[in-house]
Amino acid sequence: MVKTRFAPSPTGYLHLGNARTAIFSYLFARHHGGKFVLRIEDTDRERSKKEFEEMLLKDLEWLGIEWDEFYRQSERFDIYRKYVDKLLESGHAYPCFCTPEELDKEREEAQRKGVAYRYSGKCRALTPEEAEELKRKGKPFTIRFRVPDGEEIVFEDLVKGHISINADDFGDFVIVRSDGSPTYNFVVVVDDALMGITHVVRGEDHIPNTPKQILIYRALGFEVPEFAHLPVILGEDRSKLSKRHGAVSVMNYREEGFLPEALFNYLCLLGWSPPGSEREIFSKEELIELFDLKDVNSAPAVFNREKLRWMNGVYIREVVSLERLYEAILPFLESAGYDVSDEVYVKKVLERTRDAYDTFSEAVDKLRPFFVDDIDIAPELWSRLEDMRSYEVLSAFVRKLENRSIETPEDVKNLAKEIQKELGVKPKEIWHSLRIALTGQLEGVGIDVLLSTLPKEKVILRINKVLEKLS
RNA sequence: GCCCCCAUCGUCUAGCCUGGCCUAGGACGCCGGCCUUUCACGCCGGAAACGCGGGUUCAAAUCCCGCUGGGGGUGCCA
Repeated sequence: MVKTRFAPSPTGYLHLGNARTAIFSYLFARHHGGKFVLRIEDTDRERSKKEFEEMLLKDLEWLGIEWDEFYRQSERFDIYRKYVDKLLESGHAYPCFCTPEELDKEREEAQRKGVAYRYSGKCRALTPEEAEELKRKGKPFTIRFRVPDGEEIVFEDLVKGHISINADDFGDFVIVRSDGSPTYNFVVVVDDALMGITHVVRGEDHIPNTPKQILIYRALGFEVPEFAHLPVILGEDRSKLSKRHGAVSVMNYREEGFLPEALFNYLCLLGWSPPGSEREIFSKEELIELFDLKDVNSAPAVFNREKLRWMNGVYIREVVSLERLYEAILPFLESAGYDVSDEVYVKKVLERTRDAYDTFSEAVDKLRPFFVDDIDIAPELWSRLEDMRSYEVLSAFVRKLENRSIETPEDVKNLAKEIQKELGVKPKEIWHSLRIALTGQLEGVGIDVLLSTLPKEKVILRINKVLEKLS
């Protein structure tokens, strides 16, 4: 059975690149009817934070990625210890007493000579007795994995294809720090093996780690899994997407009012496209059905916020149900201070204005006239009202409104038509007068929609207020 | 520096494996038009790409080599 995992370290918010990795890993498992594991990689005590872990979980849930098993590496140190001992016993690992300063020197030396840095292997030759002696003296030490000389390590990556790296390029690496905590390259192997991970799906920044891990799999007698290294996501300037590119965490998009369905869909299309189809809008179920790692592009992709925006708009106006839209947008309207107690009214507004915005924070802006009665009219818009025959138009409107019921946008259009005929004004004068009087803006939602949805008393009140000032 | 990976419109991509159907298709964005008595939505049209140089072949976006460019890695981070 296929089993994949997503293994973030809780050192920051869920990044878009990691989110896409999680999605692809999840999709691949589900596509094959397999299991998906979430594992928190918190072996680095310094940088791991509980609050980041909580955010990670929240964002994953929000995106609709559900996991079958959950682990935290900090709770598994005993297990790792056991496997370290195994490697020590079999001679695949040895204690190293070199200090960070000595190692820095070696690195500088290599840099100067223009060769790839690798640990000198100074402590390799230590006899067990010498090592014991140093330990007794309280000298701090790390444990290193013994890398076989000159070995060419090859693997077939599911995305990148054939990859070959020589062991001489890296040399003996640390698997246990001097504080006794195990390092990433070691625990990842123990965990993936013990958890039965069949396909390791992760970012391509892990390619250089893969040969090291393969060596550990072998030393421990574990079966080596399949690997799939996904290209990274780039910012507009083609460098790896990072904080300096602005909004790059899932949280940013959640807070700005994007739908998780849309973000999920967009992220899938970054580096993947369904074979033989030009469609772009897919539900999660369809993606599970269609997704395969072999269709993932091996070149890095640039994140395009504008396209995500467009897709979110498509979801808002065409894909999600009114019920879903209501549920998702409500917190935004509430925190803007709008009165949303009348559910029927709110839904009526939403139903009629779905084509007016692409995100919820934009919706808060565009929908203000439906919820807030204080209309601020800027001086330059006042002069526009004065330039037009606004007074005549608006008073005619109020007069007609008084003994008539307005239910639909059509009703408003008919009313406007009558006034146009009676007063002989230009259509634009009518609409612009109404727009400024009712919203204080020059653009926004359709005035026919606003006027037919807003309670009549409020319309009359707003217009009268303007008429007073105009006279 | 050294190691690894990658290369089609500004961006995401189809086509590449299995050369001819490619006058290179779709999408975002951009430009123009239509619809519209307002604002949007929608619809129609347009500009826009095979990085460069060598091969192989009757034929190359597709196969091979080199160059250039981009990305990643080079930790007692993950």
